[in-house]
Amino acid sequence: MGSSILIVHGEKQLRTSTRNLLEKAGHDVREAKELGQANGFRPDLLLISWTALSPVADSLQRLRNHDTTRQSRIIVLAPRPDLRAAINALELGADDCLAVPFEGEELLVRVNACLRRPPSSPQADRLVAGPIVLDRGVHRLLVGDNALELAPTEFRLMAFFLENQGRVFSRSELLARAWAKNIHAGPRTVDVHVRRLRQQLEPYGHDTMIQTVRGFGYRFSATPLDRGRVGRPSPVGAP
Amino acid sequence: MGSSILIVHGEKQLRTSTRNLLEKAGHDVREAKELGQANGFRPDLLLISWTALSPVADSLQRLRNHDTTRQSRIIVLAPRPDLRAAINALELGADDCLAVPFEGEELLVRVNACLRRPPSSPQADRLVAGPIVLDRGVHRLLVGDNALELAPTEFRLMAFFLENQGRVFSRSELLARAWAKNIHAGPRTVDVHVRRLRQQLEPYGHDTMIQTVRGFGYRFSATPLDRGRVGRPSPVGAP
DNA sequence: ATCCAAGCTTAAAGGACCTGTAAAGGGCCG
DNA sequence: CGGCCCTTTACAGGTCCTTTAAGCTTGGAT
Repeated sequence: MGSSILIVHGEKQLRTSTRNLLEKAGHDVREAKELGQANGFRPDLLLISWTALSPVADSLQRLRNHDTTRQSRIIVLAPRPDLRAAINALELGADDCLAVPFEGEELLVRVNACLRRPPSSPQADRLVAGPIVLDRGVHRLLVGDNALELAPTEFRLMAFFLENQGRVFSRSELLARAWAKNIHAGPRTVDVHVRRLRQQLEPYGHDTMIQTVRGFGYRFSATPLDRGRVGRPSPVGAP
Repeated sequence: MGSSILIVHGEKQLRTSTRNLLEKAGHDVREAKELGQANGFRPDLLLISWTALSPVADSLQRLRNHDTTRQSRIIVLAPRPDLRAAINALELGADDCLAVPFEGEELLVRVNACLRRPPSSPQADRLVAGPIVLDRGVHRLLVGDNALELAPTEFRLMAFFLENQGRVFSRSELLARAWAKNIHAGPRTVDVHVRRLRQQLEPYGHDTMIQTVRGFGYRFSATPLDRGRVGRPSPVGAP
């Protein structure tokens, strides 16, 4: 019983010879010159050239998060001089690596060994900020031991904040980056969603993590500077 | 956090140098000159020389069946001339192989990659989630003492949910992974089958295990967090 | 102290999404 | 060939989410 395999490599010759080999072994094979031409194909195994992964860590991360490749095993192909680097890709989440050129037999054996294993479990992809954790896999916000369900927009906004902690964003910037695309909403919309988030964090005392920066926008910070102003030269004359 | 590793190799020098390397990486390492000196040690990983496995198929089979090594990953070590044979060991159930002599870095990377994977498990025939059990052998869903017969698609969907408890899946992902291949159905189809499952679980009060995540898809969870949404802005105003 | 600008809160309209029902299409077995 | 069951599609009804708008509160400056 064959598996589905996607080959991503720049050289046509290598692609087709590899393809022939794998098809003879009963697999369903497709080729692509570059990543991103897969069109919804969900390969059980991804054979990808070292050069198609740059930067490596980022690319692997993206493959692990993408819908169609989350469950794929990944074998990295690299010429011998680069093999050392390819080996390091194992550290970053690849399942195996192979030196090019390779012998047909070794390819088949490694491919089969890889396919025999259960697909690499998606390492928990969670965003953390002190006591609160956004688990994208289960789509929940954990505050201590409590789990909150967030509406779609609330969820995206929270994820954006957690990915960009400490920085201030204007309302229009938030609308551009945390909202679904092709949505044109007024700036007040942000206020409402920020409020919803604060409201849900309030019972746990974490609503102060989303901070208003008057005249600029909002900032998320896990270490809520204590109430009152900061870094502002205050008139010494007190009432 | 280290893992337990057993090195089986005839040469003392190779054993100790390898041991030092792995201990420096924080693992709990033991050595043996031959297989069968392990004395109840249950290694997470077995580093074993090619020559200690003869005949190969038999030895691997025995390791997979033996109590102390059933859960161990296995990496086969072989001098380059024998590497071809060692590669074939992958076909017979080893997890990886490595040429001797090796560079320390490659050893560590492969060991870690191997350990990161879940141990090869004789996949269970029964999937359990709290009070409900899907028995693939008899093709039935057991809820408490009652047995339900599920239609094919219902059965696959239920099995998929039980194999991936807690995570949210979009409709397209469910169609891709829980439906028979080469089936192209609309996303609404998933809704109906989810309903069928819920309907059959309802008499037992377990229909809440399949949870809707609005805008994203569905999730199966045996612990159906307390009713509905939490902390949603509710009219606090006077009656 | 007072005023203006900016942010906060609430309510309600509108729409997107999910549910449940019904009926058509297809395969399998008698 | 006919009936039955499973699967899929279609649609009405209802629920929940998003956005807008309006009044209220707060912060900062005159």
